[in-house]
Amino acid sequence: MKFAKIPMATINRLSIYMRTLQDLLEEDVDVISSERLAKQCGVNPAQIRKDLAYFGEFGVRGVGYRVSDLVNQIKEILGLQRPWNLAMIGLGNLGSALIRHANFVKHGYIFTAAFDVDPQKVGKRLPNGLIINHVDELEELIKEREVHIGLITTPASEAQSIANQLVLAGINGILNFAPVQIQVPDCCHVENVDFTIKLDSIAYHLSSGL
Amino acid sequence: MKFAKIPMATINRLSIYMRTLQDLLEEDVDVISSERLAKQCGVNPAQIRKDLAYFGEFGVRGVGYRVSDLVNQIKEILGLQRPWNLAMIGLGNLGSALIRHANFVKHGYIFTAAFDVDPQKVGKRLPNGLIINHVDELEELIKEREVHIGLITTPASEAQSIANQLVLAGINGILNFAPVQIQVPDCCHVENVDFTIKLDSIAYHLSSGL
DNA sequence: TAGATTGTTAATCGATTAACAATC
DNA sequence: TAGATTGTTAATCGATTAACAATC
Repeated sequence: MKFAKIPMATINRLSIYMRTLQDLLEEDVDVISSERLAKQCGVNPAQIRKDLAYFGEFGVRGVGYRVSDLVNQIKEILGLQRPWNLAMIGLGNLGSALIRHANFVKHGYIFTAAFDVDPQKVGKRLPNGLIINHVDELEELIKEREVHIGLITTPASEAQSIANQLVLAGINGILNFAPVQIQVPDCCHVENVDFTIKLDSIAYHLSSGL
Repeated sequence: MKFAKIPMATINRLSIYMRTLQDLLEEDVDVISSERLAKQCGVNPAQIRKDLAYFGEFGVRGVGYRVSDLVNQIKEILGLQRPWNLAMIGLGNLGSALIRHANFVKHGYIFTAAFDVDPQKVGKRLPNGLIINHVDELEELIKEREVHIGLITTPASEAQSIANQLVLAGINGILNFAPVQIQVPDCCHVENVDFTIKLDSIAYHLSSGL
Protein backbone atom coordinates (compact mmCIF):
# COMPACT_ATOMS: atom_id res chain seq x y z
CA MET A 1 0.00 0.00 0.00
CA LYS A 2 2.76 2.40 0.98
CA PHE A 3 3.96 2.75 -2.60
CA ALA A 4 0.70 3.10 -4.51
CA LYS A 5 0.29 6.46 -6.16
CA ILE A 6 -2.00 8.53 -3.94
CA PRO A 7 -4.68 10.56 -5.73
CA MET A 8 -4.53 14.29 -5.07
CA ALA A 9 -8.24 14.13 -4.27
CA THR A 10 -7.46 11.76 -1.42
CA ILE A 11 -5.00 14.20 0.13
CA ASN A 12 -7.54 17.03 -0.05
CA ARG A 13 -10.22 14.86 1.52
CA LEU A 14 -7.90 13.93 4.37
CA SER A 15 -7.77 17.64 5.31
CA ILE A 16 -11.55 17.72 5.32
CA TYR A 17 -11.85 14.56 7.41
CA MET A 18 -9.35 16.01 9.86
CA ARG A 19 -11.29 19.21 10.30
CA THR A 20 -14.55 17.37 10.88
CA LEU A 21 -12.84 15.04 13.34
CA GLN A 22 -11.43 18.01 15.24
CA ASP A 23 -14.95 19.39 15.54
CA LEU A 24 -16.16 16.00 16.80
CA LEU A 25 -13.37 15.99 19.34
CA GLU A 26 -14.66 19.27 20.78
CA GLU A 27 -18.09 17.67 21.07
CA ASP A 28 -16.47 14.86 23.07
CA VAL A 29 -17.20 12.17 20.49
CA ASP A 30 -14.85 9.25 21.21
CA VAL A 31 -15.45 6.85 18.37
CA ILE A 32 -17.02 7.27 14.93
CA SER A 33 -17.87 4.91 12.08
CA SER A 34 -16.95 5.62 8.47
CA GLU A 35 -20.67 5.87 7.79
CA ARG A 36 -21.30 8.70 10.26
CA LEU A 37 -18.11 10.54 9.38
CA ALA A 38 -18.95 10.23 5.69
CA LYS A 39 -22.34 11.82 6.22
CA GLN A 40 -20.79 14.77 8.04
CA CYS A 41 -18.17 15.28 5.34
CA GLY A 42 -20.58 14.78 2.47
CA VAL A 43 -18.76 11.80 0.96
CA ASN A 44 -19.22 8.04 0.52
CA PRO A 45 -18.25 5.80 3.47
CA ALA A 46 -16.23 3.48 1.22
CA GLN A 47 -14.37 6.55 0.02
CA ILE A 48 -13.14 7.27 3.53
CA ARG A 49 -12.04 3.70 4.14
CA LYS A 50 -10.29 3.59 0.76
CA ASP A 51 -8.53 6.91 1.37
CA LEU A 52 -7.24 5.75 4.73
CA ALA A 53 -6.26 2.33 3.38
CA TYR A 54 -3.58 3.97 1.23
CA PHE A 55 -1.70 4.70 4.43
CA GLY A 56 -2.50 1.87 6.81
CA GLU A 57 -5.17 0.42 9.09
CA PHE A 58 -6.49 2.97 11.53
CA GLY A 59 -9.87 1.57 12.59
CA VAL A 60 -11.20 -1.30 14.67
CA ARG A 61 -13.50 -3.72 12.84
CA GLY A 62 -16.95 -3.81 14.33
CA VAL A 63 -16.27 -0.59 16.23
CA GLY A 64 -15.06 2.30 14.11
CA TYR A 65 -12.32 4.88 14.47
CA ARG A 66 -11.11 6.52 17.69
CA VAL A 67 -11.56 10.21 16.88
CA SER A 68 -8.48 11.53 18.67
CA ASP A 69 -6.24 8.81 17.26
CA LEU A 70 -7.46 9.36 13.73
CA VAL A 71 -6.82 13.11 13.96
CA ASN A 72 -3.24 12.39 14.97
CA GLN A 73 -2.79 9.77 12.30
CA ILE A 74 -4.04 12.09 9.56
CA LYS A 75 -1.76 14.83 10.88
CA GLU A 76 1.09 12.36 10.67
CA ILE A 77 0.17 11.44 7.09
CA LEU A 78 -0.08 15.06 5.96
CA GLY A 79 3.06 16.09 7.80
CA LEU A 80 1.26 18.43 10.17
CA GLN A 81 2.87 17.19 13.39
CA ARG A 82 5.42 19.96 13.00
CA PRO A 83 5.06 23.68 12.32
CA TRP A 84 5.64 25.06 8.83
CA ASN A 85 7.16 28.47 8.21
CA LEU A 86 5.61 30.75 5.61
CA ALA A 87 6.79 33.81 3.75
CA MET A 88 4.38 36.28 2.19
CA ILE A 89 5.56 37.99 -0.95
CA GLY A 90 3.45 41.03 -1.82
CA LEU A 91 1.80 43.07 0.89
CA GLY A 92 -1.01 44.74 -0.98
CA ASN A 93 -4.60 44.41 0.20
CA LEU A 94 -4.74 40.66 -0.13
CA GLY A 95 -1.32 39.85 1.31
CA SER A 96 -1.83 42.11 4.32
CA ALA A 97 -5.24 40.62 4.98
CA LEU A 98 -4.01 37.04 4.74
CA ILE A 99 -1.06 37.61 7.05
CA ARG A 100 -3.49 38.80 9.72
CA HIS A 101 -5.81 35.85 9.09
CA ALA A 102 -6.00 33.83 12.30
CA ASN A 103 -6.69 30.56 10.49
CA PHE A 104 -3.12 29.98 9.43
CA VAL A 105 -1.73 30.08 12.95
CA LYS A 106 -4.56 27.88 14.18
CA HIS A 107 -3.48 25.18 11.74
CA GLY A 108 0.21 25.34 12.56
CA TYR A 109 1.40 27.67 9.82
CA ILE A 110 3.62 30.56 10.95
CA PHE A 111 4.69 33.60 8.97
CA THR A 112 8.40 34.17 9.54
CA ALA A 113 9.05 36.59 6.68
CA ALA A 114 7.24 39.19 4.56
CA PHE A 115 8.45 40.92 1.42
CA ASP A 116 7.47 43.81 -0.83
CA VAL A 117 9.17 46.09 -3.34
CA ASP A 118 7.41 49.31 -2.27
CA PRO A 119 9.86 51.49 -0.27
CA GLN A 120 6.84 52.91 1.57
CA LYS A 121 6.12 49.46 2.97
CA VAL A 122 9.63 48.14 3.59
CA GLY A 123 10.58 48.55 7.25
CA LYS A 124 7.00 48.74 8.49
CA ARG A 125 5.87 46.44 11.28
CA LEU A 126 2.86 44.17 10.72
CA PRO A 127 0.25 43.45 13.42
CA ASN A 128 1.89 40.08 14.10
CA GLY A 129 5.18 41.82 14.85
CA LEU A 130 6.87 40.90 11.57
CA ILE A 131 8.80 43.62 9.74
CA ILE A 132 8.41 43.92 5.98
CA ASN A 133 11.65 43.37 4.07
CA HIS A 134 12.61 44.31 0.55
CA VAL A 135 12.39 41.55 -2.07
CA ASP A 136 16.12 42.07 -2.66
CA GLU A 137 16.72 40.29 0.63
CA LEU A 138 14.46 37.37 -0.25
CA GLU A 139 17.04 34.64 -0.75
CA GLU A 140 19.06 35.53 2.33
CA LEU A 141 16.10 35.79 4.70
CA ILE A 142 14.31 32.73 3.35
CA LYS A 143 17.31 30.67 4.29
CA GLU A 144 18.01 32.44 7.58
CA ARG A 145 14.44 32.11 8.83
CA GLU A 146 13.97 28.58 7.48
CA VAL A 147 10.94 29.38 5.38
CA HIS A 148 9.32 26.27 3.88
CA ILE A 149 6.44 27.66 1.85
CA GLY A 150 6.08 30.90 -0.12
CA LEU A 151 2.75 32.66 -0.66
CA ILE A 152 2.66 34.86 -3.75
CA THR A 153 0.21 37.76 -3.66
CA THR A 154 2.03 40.10 -6.05
CA PRO A 155 0.49 41.42 -9.27
CA ALA A 156 0.29 38.73 -11.97
CA SER A 157 3.14 40.37 -13.88
CA GLU A 158 5.60 39.76 -11.03
CA ALA A 159 4.51 36.27 -9.98
CA GLN A 160 6.81 34.26 -12.26
CA SER A 161 9.89 36.26 -11.33
CA ILE A 162 9.14 35.84 -7.62
CA ALA A 163 8.57 32.12 -8.12
CA ASN A 164 11.99 31.84 -9.76
CA GLN A 165 13.62 33.62 -6.82
CA LEU A 166 11.81 31.38 -4.34
CA VAL A 167 13.02 28.26 -6.13
CA LEU A 168 16.57 29.63 -6.17
CA ALA A 169 16.29 30.24 -2.43
CA GLY A 170 15.47 26.54 -1.98
CA ILE A 171 11.69 26.76 -1.56
CA ASN A 172 9.79 23.62 -2.64
CA GLY A 173 6.21 24.68 -1.95
CA ILE A 174 4.32 27.69 -3.31
CA LEU A 175 0.76 28.87 -2.78
CA ASN A 176 0.04 31.20 -5.67
CA PHE A 177 -2.76 33.78 -5.45
CA ALA A 178 -1.74 35.63 -8.62
CA PRO A 179 -4.01 34.80 -11.57
CA VAL A 180 -1.29 33.29 -13.74
CA GLN A 181 0.03 29.80 -14.28
CA ILE A 182 3.57 29.85 -12.92
CA GLN A 183 6.27 27.48 -14.18
CA VAL A 184 8.56 25.77 -11.68
CA PRO A 185 10.90 22.74 -11.69
CA ASP A 186 9.45 19.39 -10.63
CA CYS A 187 11.00 19.59 -7.18
CA CYS A 188 8.65 22.47 -6.34
CA HIS A 189 4.96 21.94 -5.66
CA VAL A 190 2.58 24.77 -6.59
CA GLU A 191 -1.04 25.16 -5.53
CA ASN A 192 -3.19 27.91 -7.01
CA VAL A 193 -5.97 29.90 -5.41
CA ASP A 194 -8.03 31.70 -8.02
CA PHE A 195 -11.23 33.45 -7.05
CA THR A 196 -12.29 34.50 -10.53
CA ILE A 197 -12.24 30.94 -11.86
CA LYS A 198 -14.64 29.99 -9.07
CA LEU A 199 -16.84 32.96 -9.87
CA ASP A 200 -16.85 32.01 -13.56
CA SER A 201 -18.06 28.58 -12.55
CA ILE A 202 -20.87 30.11 -10.48
CA ALA A 203 -21.78 32.39 -13.38
CA TYR A 204 -22.01 29.35 -15.65
CA HIS A 205 -24.33 27.57 -13.26
CA LEU A 206 -26.50 30.64 -12.81
CA SER A 207 -26.94 31.27 -16.51
CA SER A 208 -27.25 27.76 -17.90
CA GLY A 209 -27.52 25.19 -15.17
CA LEU A 210 -30.60 26.59 -13.57
CA MET B 1 -24.04 17.38 -27.64
CA LYS B 2 -26.00 20.18 -26.03
CA PHE B 3 -27.52 17.88 -23.44
CA ALA B 4 -24.52 15.80 -22.38
CA LYS B 5 -23.56 16.29 -18.77
CA ILE B 6 -20.67 18.71 -18.71
CA PRO B 7 -17.82 17.84 -16.33
CA MET B 8 -17.06 20.50 -13.75
CA ALA B 9 -13.40 20.21 -14.76
CA THR B 10 -14.37 21.30 -18.28
CA ILE B 11 -15.99 24.48 -17.00
CA ASN B 12 -12.94 25.36 -14.93
CA ARG B 13 -10.66 24.76 -17.88
CA LEU B 14 -12.76 27.02 -20.08
CA SER B 15 -11.94 29.89 -17.70
CA ILE B 16 -8.27 29.10 -18.05
CA TYR B 17 -8.44 28.89 -21.85
CA MET B 18 -10.26 32.22 -21.89
CA ARG B 19 -7.61 33.93 -19.83
CA THR B 20 -4.79 32.60 -21.99
CA LEU B 21 -6.68 33.62 -25.12
CA GLN B 22 -7.15 37.13 -23.75
CA ASP B 23 -3.40 37.36 -23.22
CA LEU B 24 -2.82 36.14 -26.79
CA LEU B 25 -5.22 38.78 -28.03
CA GLU B 26 -3.08 41.48 -26.44
CA GLU B 27 -0.08 40.03 -28.26
CA ASP B 28 -2.03 40.37 -31.52
CA VAL B 29 -2.24 36.64 -32.17
CA ASP B 30 -5.08 36.09 -34.65
CA VAL B 31 -5.38 32.33 -34.91
CA ILE B 32 -4.17 29.50 -32.69
CA SER B 33 -4.20 25.71 -32.92
CA SER B 34 -5.39 23.48 -30.10
CA GLU B 35 -1.81 22.22 -29.90
CA ARG B 36 -0.26 25.63 -29.20
CA LEU B 37 -3.04 26.72 -26.88
CA ALA B 38 -2.74 23.44 -25.00
CA LYS B 39 0.95 23.97 -24.42
CA GLN B 40 0.34 27.45 -23.01
CA CYS B 41 -2.42 26.20 -20.71
CA GLY B 42 -0.54 23.10 -19.65
CA VAL B 43 -3.15 20.63 -20.90
CA ASN B 44 -3.59 18.03 -23.65
CA PRO B 45 -4.68 19.33 -27.11
CA ALA B 46 -7.42 16.69 -27.36
CA GLN B 47 -8.69 17.91 -24.00
CA ILE B 48 -9.29 21.38 -25.41
CA ARG B 49 -11.08 20.08 -28.49
CA LYS B 50 -13.19 17.76 -26.36
CA ASP B 51 -14.08 20.51 -23.90
CA LEU B 52 -15.19 22.82 -26.71
CA ALA B 53 -17.07 20.01 -28.48
CA TYR B 54 -19.55 19.88 -25.60
CA PHE B 55 -20.81 23.26 -26.74
CA GLY B 56 -20.42 23.33 -30.51
CA GLU B 57 -17.86 23.71 -33.29
CA PHE B 58 -15.73 26.79 -32.91
CA GLY B 59 -12.64 26.05 -35.00
CA VAL B 60 -11.74 25.76 -38.67
CA ARG B 61 -10.25 22.43 -39.74
CA GLY B 62 -6.75 22.75 -41.09
CA VAL B 63 -6.47 26.25 -39.60
CA GLY B 64 -7.26 26.50 -35.92
CA TYR B 65 -9.32 28.87 -33.79
CA ARG B 66 -9.72 32.63 -34.30
CA VAL B 67 -8.58 33.98 -30.94
CA SER B 68 -11.05 36.86 -30.63
CA ASP B 69 -13.99 34.69 -31.71
CA LEU B 70 -13.10 31.94 -29.26
CA VAL B 71 -12.85 34.40 -26.37
CA ASN B 72 -16.34 35.60 -27.15
CA GLN B 73 -17.70 32.10 -27.56
CA ILE B 74 -16.30 30.97 -24.23
CA LYS B 75 -17.72 34.10 -22.61
CA GLU B 76 -21.05 33.18 -24.12
CA ILE B 77 -20.82 29.62 -22.79
CA LEU B 78 -19.89 30.71 -19.28
CA GLY B 79 -22.49 33.49 -19.20
CA LEU B 80 -19.92 36.26 -19.00
CA GLN B 81 -21.37 38.48 -21.73
CA ARG B 82 -23.25 40.31 -18.98
CA PRO B 83 -22.15 41.82 -15.69
CA TRP B 84 -22.80 39.97 -12.43
CA ASN B 85 -23.57 41.77 -9.19
CA LEU B 86 -21.87 40.64 -6.01
CA ALA B 87 -22.55 41.16 -2.32
CA MET B 88 -19.82 40.77 0.30
CA ILE B 89 -20.97 39.52 3.66
CA GLY B 90 -18.33 40.06 6.34
CA LEU B 91 -15.94 43.00 6.17
CA GLY B 92 -13.07 41.80 8.29
CA ASN B 93 -9.55 41.71 6.92
CA LEU B 94 -10.32 39.30 4.15
CA GLY B 95 -13.64 40.77 3.01
CA SER B 96 -12.29 44.32 2.95
CA ALA B 97 -9.24 43.23 1.00
CA LEU B 98 -11.26 41.28 -1.55
CA ILE B 99 -13.71 44.10 -2.17
CA ARG B 100 -10.77 46.34 -3.10
CA HIS B 101 -9.28 43.65 -5.30
CA ALA B 102 -9.18 44.99 -8.86
CA ASN B 103 -9.44 41.56 -10.45
CA PHE B 104 -13.17 41.22 -9.88
CA VAL B 105 -14.07 44.38 -11.76
CA LYS B 106 -11.68 43.44 -14.54
CA HIS B 107 -13.62 40.23 -15.10
CA GLY B 108 -17.06 41.83 -15.06
CA TYR B 109 -18.01 41.25 -11.43
CA ILE B 110 -19.36 44.28 -9.58
CA PHE B 111 -19.94 44.69 -5.85
CA THR B 112 -23.32 46.30 -5.32
CA ALA B 113 -23.76 45.57 -1.62
CA ALA B 114 -21.66 44.95 1.50
CA PHE B 115 -22.81 43.72 4.91
CA ASP B 116 -21.47 43.33 8.41
CA VAL B 117 -22.90 43.04 11.92
CA ASP B 118 -20.34 45.29 13.64
CA PRO B 119 -21.96 48.67 14.45
CA GLN B 120 -18.51 50.24 14.13
CA LYS B 121 -18.44 49.23 10.49
CA VAL B 122 -22.06 49.78 9.46
CA GLY B 123 -22.45 53.11 7.70
CA LYS B 124 -18.80 53.39 6.70
CA ARG B 125 -17.91 54.05 3.09
CA LEU B 126 -15.58 51.63 1.28
CA PRO B 127 -12.89 52.76 -1.20
CA ASN B 128 -15.15 51.78 -4.09
CA GLY B 129 -17.87 54.11 -2.78
CA LEU B 130 -20.10 51.39 -1.37
CA ILE B 131 -21.56 51.90 2.11
CA ILE B 132 -21.56 49.00 4.55
CA ASN B 133 -25.05 47.93 5.61
CA HIS B 134 -26.17 45.88 8.58
CA VAL B 135 -26.89 42.22 7.93
CA ASP B 136 -30.46 42.90 9.11
CA GLU B 137 -31.05 44.64 5.80
CA LEU B 138 -29.64 41.76 3.77
CA GLU B 139 -32.80 40.42 2.18
CA GLU B 140 -34.19 43.84 1.28
CA LEU B 141 -30.98 45.19 -0.28
CA ILE B 142 -30.09 41.96 -2.09
CA LYS B 143 -33.36 42.24 -3.97
CA GLU B 144 -33.24 46.01 -4.44
CA ARG B 145 -29.71 45.97 -5.85
CA GLU B 146 -30.23 42.82 -7.90
CA VAL B 147 -27.36 40.90 -6.34
CA HIS B 148 -26.68 37.58 -8.09
CA ILE B 149 -23.81 36.10 -6.11
CA GLY B 150 -22.98 36.28 -2.40
CA LEU B 151 -19.42 36.09 -1.06
CA ILE B 152 -19.20 34.87 2.53
CA THR B 153 -16.15 36.02 4.50
CA THR B 154 -17.67 35.86 7.98
CA PRO B 155 -16.26 33.70 10.79
CA ALA B 156 -16.99 30.00 10.27
CA SER B 157 -19.59 30.06 13.02
CA GLU B 158 -21.80 32.54 11.11
CA ALA B 159 -21.41 31.15 7.61
CA GLN B 160 -24.36 28.73 7.63
CA SER B 161 -26.77 31.30 9.00
CA ILE B 162 -25.70 33.85 6.37
CA ALA B 163 -26.04 31.21 3.65
CA ASN B 164 -29.62 30.54 4.81
CA GLN B 165 -30.44 34.23 4.63
CA LEU B 166 -28.90 34.53 1.17
CA VAL B 167 -30.98 31.63 -0.11
CA LEU B 168 -34.11 33.19 1.39
CA ALA B 169 -33.26 36.43 -0.38
CA GLY B 170 -33.26 34.50 -3.66
CA ILE B 171 -29.51 34.09 -4.18
CA ASN B 172 -28.50 31.02 -6.24
CA GLY B 173 -24.73 31.35 -6.21
CA ILE B 174 -22.38 31.55 -3.23
CA LEU B 175 -18.61 31.81 -3.01
CA ASN B 176 -17.71 30.67 0.49
CA PHE B 177 -14.41 31.67 2.08
CA ALA B 178 -15.34 30.44 5.56
CA PRO B 179 -13.67 27.13 6.43
CA VAL B 180 -16.90 25.16 6.84
CA GLN B 181 -19.03 23.04 4.55
CA ILE B 182 -22.28 24.97 4.16
CA GLN B 183 -25.59 23.25 3.35
CA VAL B 184 -27.91 24.78 0.75
CA PRO B 185 -30.84 23.59 -1.39
CA ASP B 186 -30.08 22.21 -4.85
CA CYS B 187 -31.12 25.42 -6.57
CA CYS B 188 -28.12 27.16 -5.05
CA HIS B 189 -24.60 26.56 -6.29
CA VAL B 190 -21.76 26.87 -3.76
CA GLU B 191 -18.04 27.11 -4.49
CA ASN B 192 -15.52 27.02 -1.66
CA VAL B 193 -12.18 28.77 -1.36
CA ASP B 194 -10.09 27.24 1.39
CA PHE B 195 -6.47 28.26 1.81
CA THR B 196 -5.59 25.88 4.60
CA ILE B 197 -6.59 22.80 2.59
CA LYS B 198 -4.19 23.93 -0.12
CA LEU B 199 -1.46 24.49 2.46
CA ASP B 200 -2.07 21.02 3.91
CA SER B 201 -1.60 19.60 0.45
CA ILE B 202 1.71 21.47 0.09
CA ALA B 203 2.80 20.27 3.53
CA TYR B 204 2.06 16.68 2.46
CA HIS B 205 4.15 17.04 -0.67
CA LEU B 206 7.02 18.65 1.23
CA SER B 207 7.19 15.98 3.88
CA SER B 208 6.50 12.81 1.90
CA GLY B 209 6.48 13.52 -1.82
CA LEU B 210 9.96 14.86 -2.08
C1' DT C 1 -4.26 18.91 -54.71
C1' DA C 2 -1.25 18.35 -50.40
C1' DG C 3 -0.79 19.77 -45.73
C1' DA C 4 -2.80 20.89 -41.60
C1' DT C 5 -5.90 20.71 -37.93
C1' DT C 6 -10.39 20.08 -36.39
C1' DG C 7 -14.36 17.25 -34.41
C1' DT C 8 -15.39 12.80 -32.76
C1' DT C 9 -15.03 7.97 -31.78
C1' DA C 10 -12.71 4.38 -29.45
C1' DA C 11 -9.17 3.02 -26.07
C1' DT C 12 -7.05 3.99 -21.90
C1' DC C 13 -6.60 5.44 -17.56
C1' DG C 14 -7.93 6.58 -12.93
C1' DA C 15 -11.16 7.37 -9.37
C1' DT C 16 -15.46 6.13 -6.97
C1' DT C 17 -18.58 2.90 -5.14
C1' DA C 18 -20.61 -1.65 -4.03
C1' DA C 19 -20.00 -5.87 -1.99
C1' DC C 20 -18.21 -9.02 1.23
C1' DA C 21 -14.78 -11.75 3.77
C1' DA C 22 -12.10 -10.75 7.85
C1' DT C 23 -12.37 -9.75 12.51
C1' DC C 24 -13.26 -7.00 16.61
C1' DT D 1 -21.52 -16.26 19.85
C1' DA D 2 -24.17 -12.54 17.15
C1' DG D 3 -23.82 -7.93 15.49
C1' DA D 4 -21.20 -4.42 13.66
C1' DT D 5 -17.90 -2.30 10.91
C1' DT D 6 -13.53 -2.41 8.97
C1' DG D 7 -10.12 -3.32 5.07
C1' DT D 8 -9.97 -4.79 0.43
C1' DT D 9 -11.30 -6.67 -3.92
C1' DA D 10 -14.07 -6.34 -7.89
C1' DA D 11 -17.46 -3.64 -10.56
C1' DT D 12 -18.81 0.71 -12.06
C1' DC D 13 -18.45 5.06 -13.49
C1' DG D 14 -16.37 9.07 -15.51
C1' DA D 15 -12.68 11.63 -17.37
C1' DT D 16 -8.51 11.88 -20.27
C1' DT D 17 -5.98 10.78 -24.26
C1' DA D 18 -4.90 8.63 -28.77
C1' DA D 19 -6.18 7.98 -33.26
C1' DC D 20 -8.23 9.13 -37.45
C1' DA D 21 -11.84 10.40 -40.79
C1' DA D 22 -13.71 14.81 -42.16
C1' DT D 23 -12.65 18.97 -44.24
C1' DC D 24 -10.68 23.59 -44.60
